[in-house]
Parts: sequence; structure tokens; C-alpha cells
Amino acid sequence: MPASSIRARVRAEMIDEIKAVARRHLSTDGANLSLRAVARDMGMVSSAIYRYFPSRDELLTALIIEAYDALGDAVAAADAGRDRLDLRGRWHAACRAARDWALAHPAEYALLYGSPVPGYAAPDATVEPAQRPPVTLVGILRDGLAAGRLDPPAEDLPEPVREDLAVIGAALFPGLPESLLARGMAGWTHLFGLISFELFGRLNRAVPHRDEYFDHQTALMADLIGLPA
Amino acid sequence: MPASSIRARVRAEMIDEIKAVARRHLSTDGANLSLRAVARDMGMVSSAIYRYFPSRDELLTALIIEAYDALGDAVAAADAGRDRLDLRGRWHAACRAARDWALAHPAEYALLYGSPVPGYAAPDATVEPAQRPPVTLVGILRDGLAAGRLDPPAEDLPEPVREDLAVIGAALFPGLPESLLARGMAGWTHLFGLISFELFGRLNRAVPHRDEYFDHQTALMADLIGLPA
DNA sequence: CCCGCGTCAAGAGCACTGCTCTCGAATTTG
DNA sequence: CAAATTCGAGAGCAGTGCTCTTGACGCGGG
Repeated sequence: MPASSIRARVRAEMIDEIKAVARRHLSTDGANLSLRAVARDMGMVSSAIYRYFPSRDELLTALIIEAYDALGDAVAAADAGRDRLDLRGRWHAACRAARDWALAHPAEYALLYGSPVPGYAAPDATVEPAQRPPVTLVGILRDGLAAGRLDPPAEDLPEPVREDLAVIGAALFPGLPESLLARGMAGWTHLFGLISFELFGRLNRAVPHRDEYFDHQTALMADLIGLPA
Repeated sequence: MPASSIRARVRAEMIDEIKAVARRHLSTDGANLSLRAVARDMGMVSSAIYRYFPSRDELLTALIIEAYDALGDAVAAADAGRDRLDLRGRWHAACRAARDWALAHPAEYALLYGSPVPGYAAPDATVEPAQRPPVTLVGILRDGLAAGRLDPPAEDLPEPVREDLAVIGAALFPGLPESLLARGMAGWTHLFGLISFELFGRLNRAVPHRDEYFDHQTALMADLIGLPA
């Protein structure tokens, strides 16, 4: 049925263009993007947008999912570009990729990891893409353990913590000791804080040498995890 | 001049009431608080608010500064409540105090540490209050070093990093080795990420035992810093 | 004491927002 | 070819921050 396909194709192109224009607005106006402004940029009237997105939040959700995917791809690609056994190299590459993506797309990063929009609840469709960056990071630990290059820390976790981490591990990293997973999550948590601090201007006048500071901070977390030099 | 003082006192009370009502709205409606709604709650018309605050952003700034102070006080009080030599106890108490405050005032925390409001630039008056929580945290390291209970890590920092940290240290923590300051900042960065993850719903279904997870994560950073058990 | 200055709240109004509904026009479908 | 679907435009609603004008009130100096 080529007839209906024409319409479908035009419609898909319209959706893509709306998202592209919205992304552009996002980078200048921040999270409060205006449907009317997007419509104006496309030579349309605001109500026409509603033919393609039922609400502004749905548009935001689409942008969020695409942003998660882009970030996840960037991190995964950087990790994949290193030798599987170069654990520290993979760690640094993945961390830097996340930071580079965030610096290149600050508004989208803020959309993902900034304060949640008051009325907006992230739909379930976003949780899988959101997991990809930390999964890539902890995957480095999994590989290191499997290759015998990384020893699980000799540490007894409090039982409730071990329990929670066991559930997470069973779903995403079967066989990974909980103590190692805990340190991987600490690394991910720290990485998020590090990028957010830089992006949200919290070390504006304090730290001029951003790149070096970032690398050293992530190296500290690699030490905590036990990644071999 | 008691006459003009009456006016001044009424005016100060009005300002306080506006801030109180705005804070209440903040906790329910998030960062996009409405001047008109605040005015309605006070039985006033929106334009009357402008007698006391020249713009919505100025009101936000006032709330931000008060929030920074409240958080800083909470952290400092928790730290001060422990024996000066119980470094790990102080660390945990300070971290927990920050988290407790954030959980009790999620909207204000988001205002401080969430994505920056697009048009809004934090005025200089906010930087000093913003420094107080991390200063309290790193102060624990300074005391530990002075008491001989904490050894600076034997580590050579990259020169640019050492340089930046030396400037920060000279202003706030004279005599503190840069390597230790770096770990203190890692701890602060991680703490911020940890609280944000919990508050912004990123470990909603994943980690049911929040308290224990939080304590264990901060303990990991205490390990990295080298705080003695 | 009381008049005038300064402060204050109110109201109207501007430009903007997300969103809904209706109405023609174009296009696809049977 | 006729019917059904899709689409864009426009008007309109309720809300926003903010400005300006108007009138009332309290205060201090003459």
C-alpha cells in the first residue's frame, strides 16, 4: 500500500523535524521549551503540533529517550574502542565519553539528570535507556573479574545492602559480587555528580583545568574500585 | 525614630510571610512557583508582591540563600555534635544530615542542586553559603590531619590539578595537602550524586533499603579518603 | 494639628504559555 | 467518483510574569 505509506512517510518526517526544532530550542531556552515557538519556527500554528504529539510532555519524553540513547551509545562506543583487558583505559574512556556528550549537549543532559519537572513523571519507556550508561560502566568490572584482573574487595556488606544489590545484579550482572557492584555504583554516582558540578557551574572559578581535574577524579574512583594500573 | 520603624517592621514581616508562603508553594509545585498564586494565598493582588521583591528571580534568590544556609547549618550542626577525633563518625553524621535535610526539603534541594533555571544566573551572594557544606566536610579531613589520625595519600597529582587545588586550599584550608583535598572533593561530589539519585527517583524500584545503602556508599568514600575506623 | 510626602494595594493591560474545539481543505480509501 | 480520514488554521480559555496608573492610607515636619 504505497498510498498510505506516502502519508506515513510525510508524517514521520514531520515528527522528526519537530523533534529537531525542539532540540534546537532546548539548547537555547533550557527545559521550558515552548510548543508555540517550535510551531512558529516550522511555519505552523501551535495547534497543528498536537496532530503529532498529544502534549508537550510527550514531546519531552521523546526527546528524553533519544537523549538517553545518544548518551548510552557514546559511552558504549568509547568503551568498545578499547582493548577488553585494558580495564582502566575503558573506565576512563567511558567516563570521558559521558562528560564529552554532556558538555556538547548541556540542555539535554540537564533534561536527563537535572531536577525533575514538577508535573512530569518519567514513563516506563525511559528506564531501559536510562540504565545503559551505568550498565556499560559496571560491565567493565564484570569483564575484569572474568579475566582475573580484578579482585572483589574482601568486605562484608550489611545484609540489607547485599540484598538490594543482589536483586540488581541478578537482573543485569549475574555472578558479579555485590561488593564490587557497590563500588561500581559509587563510581557511577560520583561520575554523575562530577559532570553535574561542572555543567551546573559549581566549579566555575574554582577549577580552571577541567579536563585534568576530571581525569584525576575518575582515577580516584578507579582506585576505589581496584582497577589495575 | 520609632515611627518609621513601625513601617519597617511591618515591611519586614511582609517579606518574611511572602517567603514563607513561597516556600510552601515551592514544596508542592516545584521550581516554577507562581507569584500570582503566592499573592492569592496572601489575599493580595499579584502586583503588590512587586513592592517587596522586584522580580520573581529575586524572590527565588532569597529562597536559595536561605536554603543554602539551612543546609549548611544542618551539616555543620551534625558535624559539631560528634567528638572532634571521631573522624568517621563526623563524616557519616555530616553526610546523613545533608541527606536528611534534602529528603525533608526536596524542592529546595532541587532548587540548589538541580538543573539551573534557564534565564537565571546565580548572583554572587549565593557562592559563600553554597560553599559551607563542602567546607564542613573537608574540615573533617583538616582536623584529622592535624590530630595525626589521617595520613595524606602518597600520590603525585598531575601538576594542573595540584595547581587548582592549591588555590582552593590556600583560600579555605591552608596547609591541607592537595591530594587529600582532592579526595575530599571526590567525597563531596559523590555525596551530591548520591542524594540527587535518591531524590530524583533514580533508584526508585532498585534500592528499597535507602538508609543502609546510603551509609554504605558514604563509608566507601570514607575508605577512599582514608578515615580510620 | 494637619498638610504633603512616601508607601502601599488594587486594577487594567500586554505578551506569552499549554491546550481544546471547530471548521474548511486536502488526501487517501473503498 | 464518493466517503472517510487526516491535516492546518483560527478562535478561545485559563493561566503566567510584569508594567503602569490610580486612589487610599500612615507618617513626619511645619
